[in-house]
Amino acid sequence: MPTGVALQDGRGRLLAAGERVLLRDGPAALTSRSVTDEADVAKGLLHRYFSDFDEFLTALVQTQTEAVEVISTDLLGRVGSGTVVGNVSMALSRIFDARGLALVRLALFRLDLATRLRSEDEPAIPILANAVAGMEEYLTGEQRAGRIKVDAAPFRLAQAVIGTGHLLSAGELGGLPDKSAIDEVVEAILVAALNGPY
Amino acid sequence: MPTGVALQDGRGRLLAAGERVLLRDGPAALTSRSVTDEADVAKGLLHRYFSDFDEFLTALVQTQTEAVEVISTDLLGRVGSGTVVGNVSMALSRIFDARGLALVRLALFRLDLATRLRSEDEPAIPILANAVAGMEEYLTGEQRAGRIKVDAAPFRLAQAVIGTGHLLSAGELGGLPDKSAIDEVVEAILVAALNGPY
Amino acid sequence: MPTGVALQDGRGRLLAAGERVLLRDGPAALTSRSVTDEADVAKGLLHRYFSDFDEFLTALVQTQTEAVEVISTDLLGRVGSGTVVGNVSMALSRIFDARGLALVRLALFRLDLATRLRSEDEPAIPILANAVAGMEEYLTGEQRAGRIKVDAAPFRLAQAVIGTGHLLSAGELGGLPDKSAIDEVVEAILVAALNGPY
Amino acid sequence: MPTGVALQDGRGRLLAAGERVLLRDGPAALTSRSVTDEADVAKGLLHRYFSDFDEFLTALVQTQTEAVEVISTDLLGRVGSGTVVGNVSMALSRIFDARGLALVRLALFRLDLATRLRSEDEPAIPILANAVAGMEEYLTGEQRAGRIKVDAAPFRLAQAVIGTGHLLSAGELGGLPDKSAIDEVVEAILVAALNGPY
DNA sequence: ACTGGCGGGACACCCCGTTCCT
DNA sequence: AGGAACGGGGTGTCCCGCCAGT
Repeated sequence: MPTGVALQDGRGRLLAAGERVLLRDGPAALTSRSVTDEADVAKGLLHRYFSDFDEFLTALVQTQTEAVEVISTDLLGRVGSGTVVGNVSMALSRIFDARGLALVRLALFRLDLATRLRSEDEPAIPILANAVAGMEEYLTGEQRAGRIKVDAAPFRLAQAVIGTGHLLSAGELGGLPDKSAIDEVVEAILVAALNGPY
Repeated sequence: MPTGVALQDGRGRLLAAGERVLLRDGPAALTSRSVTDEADVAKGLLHRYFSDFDEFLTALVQTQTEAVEVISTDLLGRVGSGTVVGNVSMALSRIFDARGLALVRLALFRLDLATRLRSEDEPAIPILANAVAGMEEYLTGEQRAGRIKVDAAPFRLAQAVIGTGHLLSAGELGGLPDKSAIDEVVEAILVAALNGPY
Repeated sequence: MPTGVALQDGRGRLLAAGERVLLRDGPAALTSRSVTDEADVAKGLLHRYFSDFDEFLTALVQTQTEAVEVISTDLLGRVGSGTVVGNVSMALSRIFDARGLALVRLALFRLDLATRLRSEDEPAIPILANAVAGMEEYLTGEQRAGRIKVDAAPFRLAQAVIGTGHLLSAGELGGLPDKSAIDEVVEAILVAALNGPY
Repeated sequence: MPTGVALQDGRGRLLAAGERVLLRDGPAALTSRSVTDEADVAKGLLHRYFSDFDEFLTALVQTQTEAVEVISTDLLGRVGSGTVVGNVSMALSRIFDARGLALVRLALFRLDLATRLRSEDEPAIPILANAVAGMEEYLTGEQRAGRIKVDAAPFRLAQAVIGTGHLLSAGELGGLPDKSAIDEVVEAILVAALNGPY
């Protein structure tokens, strides 16, 4: 039945519904109908906010890109506090949670979606590229703070940490890796670059 | 791309066609139609050699799994020779070439395919899990050979190396990373574990 | 935004808008949306004046039925004056003008609308049936006036004249037939029934 | 279940199914689905034979146009035999049977279909225009045969006869007109043009 | 009283995996 | 082996009727 009342943040409701479908039923179940059904809105509403279903998917991926930026900002704020391994490990857990992982998989499968996000930039996979950039920034910060050696290569370390974090999360089908596994592998990567027991 | 498999048999022709489609148009374009069209055979032929389209995809992934085993065997044969970084870097280049990368993406999107490959084992992503296993074996070999420290964790290092290698390859859409980038990041990961300048 | 001011004759505005759409874009383009858009009023307004969109269409057809009655009355008033052919020809031009023709087409496609107009009567196409009835009445009048032979069949002649008039108008898509064509065909039909050169 | 067997005259089966739907459920029920369901074929088959659903409708109208040509040929063959009124009346009954009438209504409602049928010709309603042409040809034949007066206007008579025939058939919603009604009206139209009691 | 957003249903068109007759 | 057909599903689009607001 029609409500007669304008929806509050229809765009957000649709994206949230898309996430729920993605998590519950997997990327193959992401259809325009399943999204509007899940959001409990009319079919046509999706096309009010998104010209295309692909544009919706792009926006969905974009939400994780933005989430990664938030995580990166948080991470940058922890420069000098806690331990480097702990900070990195925590960031990986947040980036590659079930939702993030699902969206990375979506981005990897639908490579063409990336071209909608970045118009003229260099090609890159949305979420992963941003995660690497944020991680590099943090490691550079730690380098300045003296907790990472000056001859270390933050960009390469960032690639290693993000790539490994992704693999760890994606490699386990039944669930996400436990914290100790992430800690161990992060430490293995960073140990040579650390200035002391951080 | 010569696979070494005779192209006379329909099965091989179909798999080769699948690879070409995957490389040219991406995993989303892999359909039974696009494969049979690319192979220039009738649609029904695919079902003569594979009970299912999913079985075809599984077989496609399996080809790379086998390739990874070959690479792993080669890598194991290089224990003690060359440099560790060079050996690992070379293996990564071979595993994550354009074809391998495309198949990993396919395996990541279609996680359910893994259940066709491994019957009762623990869940894992086919190609990546095998690559990690092979890499761990090699690193353990180097550890025994004394080129990697005894207190290093070969399994964690293998995860880091493979995960990073995958990210490096997948992150660049326009092409594969150059060798120096791989060398750098492998060195960054392994430097702490190396016994000397290998 | 609500204006707070009551529309003057919203019903009439909607019907007029419906006619314009019908003339400009044809019967297939007559939708509740196109009507309210054309009338520049809210979609809901139509529902205030008409319980149904079909009721709106019925009312639209009814306007022409009423127009036909006016034409028939005028025609009846011309019994004995002018020429029979001229009178009939003039009536046809008025009945099957662009608007009338469009409404006839609508009535022909939506035959079910007739059941809304006539409750218990015998089935008939609204506008055409009325036009035939009016024409029969006129011809009967002329028969009494002596300008049409006593052995002529006014009902059959009326059917012939109206049917032919409709065909002439409907057959030309680019525009209405010119007066001489109507005159010619009316004369061809009536010549045998005429008592002398009327 | 797929049959694997090529359909015999799939095009014809679809058109026949379209006619059945049109007759049974009316023009509004003519959808691509109802046609393929009625034909008991797959949905996609319609698009194998017709690029568009409108093209299907056009072809449907075309079938009646062709039927009219057959009737016209038959009619022309009857020049000089039987009676003119009987010949014309019979032709009208055949042209405006239930199926023909439904297709005329379709053509009147979807005027744009005509533009698919005739590319550069003068605008005209497909079936009716052809019927008039055929009728004119027949009446001209009778004129040459001496059964219609030399000063009669075959084209105008044809228009009158076809237009009236259409009205008679369309005017009765419950069923087609009986033969005597058609005879009467045809005689009323033609009586002045006949050379003697034909 | 009028507005306009929304629900729900249907439609055309398209594509996919699959079957099976020729 | 070839390829026509099948059934299911998905997208984008339209349309009608409803109704909470203003």
